[in-house]
Amino acid sequence: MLDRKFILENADAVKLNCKNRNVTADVDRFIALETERREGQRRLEELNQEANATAKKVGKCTTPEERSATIELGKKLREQISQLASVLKNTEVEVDLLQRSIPNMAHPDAPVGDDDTANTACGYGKTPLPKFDFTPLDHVELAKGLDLIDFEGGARVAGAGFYFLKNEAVLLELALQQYAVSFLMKRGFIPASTPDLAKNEILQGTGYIPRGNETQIYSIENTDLSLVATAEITLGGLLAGRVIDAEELPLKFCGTSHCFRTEAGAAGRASRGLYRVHQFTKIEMFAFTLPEHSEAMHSELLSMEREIFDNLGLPYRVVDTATGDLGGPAYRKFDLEAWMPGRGDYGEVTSTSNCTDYQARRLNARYKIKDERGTHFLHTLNGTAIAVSRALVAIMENYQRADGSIVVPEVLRPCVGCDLIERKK
RNA sequence: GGAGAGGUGGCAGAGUGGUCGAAUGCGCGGGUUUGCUAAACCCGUGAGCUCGUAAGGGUUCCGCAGGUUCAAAUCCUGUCCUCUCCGCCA
Repeated sequence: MLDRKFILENADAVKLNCKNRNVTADVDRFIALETERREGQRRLEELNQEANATAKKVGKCTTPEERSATIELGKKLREQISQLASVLKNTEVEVDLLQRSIPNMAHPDAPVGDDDTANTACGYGKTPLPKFDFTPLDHVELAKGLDLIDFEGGARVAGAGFYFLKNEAVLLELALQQYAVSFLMKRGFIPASTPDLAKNEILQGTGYIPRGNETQIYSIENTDLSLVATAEITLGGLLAGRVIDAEELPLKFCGTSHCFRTEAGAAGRASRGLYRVHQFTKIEMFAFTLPEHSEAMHSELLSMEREIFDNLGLPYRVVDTATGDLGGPAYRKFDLEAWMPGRGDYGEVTSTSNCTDYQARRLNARYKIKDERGTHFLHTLNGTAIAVSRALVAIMENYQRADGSIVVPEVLRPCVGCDLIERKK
């Protein structure tokens, strides 16, 4: 969330930003309530001061009359305090809700527009688009021929949107993870295998809404736990409520987790096969930085993604996400969209966001500079290294051959153990 | 899952109703002393919000959330976490 004082002092910019981001947030009501809350808070502190002074006096009273009169005064003050405090608490709850509904400010260079049609392509990968002298199949058909994915089995066991990977697809999944983790480890990222469940307060801190009609999140009945939608949640939560030394920054993690998404309201969108599923495995990058370093870190995360997909030999374009498509926490966001011959279009395979201090403020993740007073909010960034399901779509479709076999990308061969996935005789 | 013990400042560790934002030690910062370093000694040293140009003041915070009381680190309830022992288990 944004800093309250910042919103009060920059009301017009905040309102314009809401409009650009296509977010409805009642900034005016926030300002009115927050002003009221501050006033009330001040009065409460005055009353507290009086009550504290009164309580201290009791011990020093010399006569019983003086003593009981002082106690009476203390009682009255406490009554006033509890009355005011309960009013203030209600205001606080509403102010907090409004504050959370206001999105992060957007990078001045982010394209302005209402939705993803305003996104702009700002780069392409090294691999050229494949040229087929046959009609390419999509990954669902390819998988069928090679017995790589069992969608029917997944549906029987867990419902539509679940699947079994089989045979070489399992090796590909392992190889992709192995490749991404060792790639990032060599570049200073700390590998972490993270919990697949997290407390709802952590979900909220990272900007996810655990319950409600529109939620993307599966929650566990009778607990305050949810299945994570990404390791961004667990890695961001790692520093929630903590203060770390500035010398330790930047902190770069690559976390592996399973990701669970209800995909509520996503029916009808491009969602065939593995593209939009309820569960997948993902290697996620996450960084904590000083404010002045977050833009450079954002470039670094993007270049990690580009290198990985270049090394996998997959054609892609880089998309600069428009303000209306940024979501709540991102200051700026770049997506990699890989070419997917089966649908004859690009499809999102990674996404990297600079959330500046927006996420950290919610999480209360701070840093401290040695020998300086006070603390400051960290900047947080995240980026997909490999989302296995979507990477599989791109690999299968780009590396297919006329006979329905699939060439294994060179960098994955050591781990997969073969060059070609072909129909069993 | 059962039985105990405990969660206090950067760390260790006192504190069982008012004089406690909290002893003491370590660490850290500054200073005195001093060929240099060390030692010794002295001073300082948590965070949030808020008022103030500042100096400084107010307020909140002793895992978290409630409760009792004029007054809570201290008493009560719930909850989370950690440790030890037992049971179960990959």
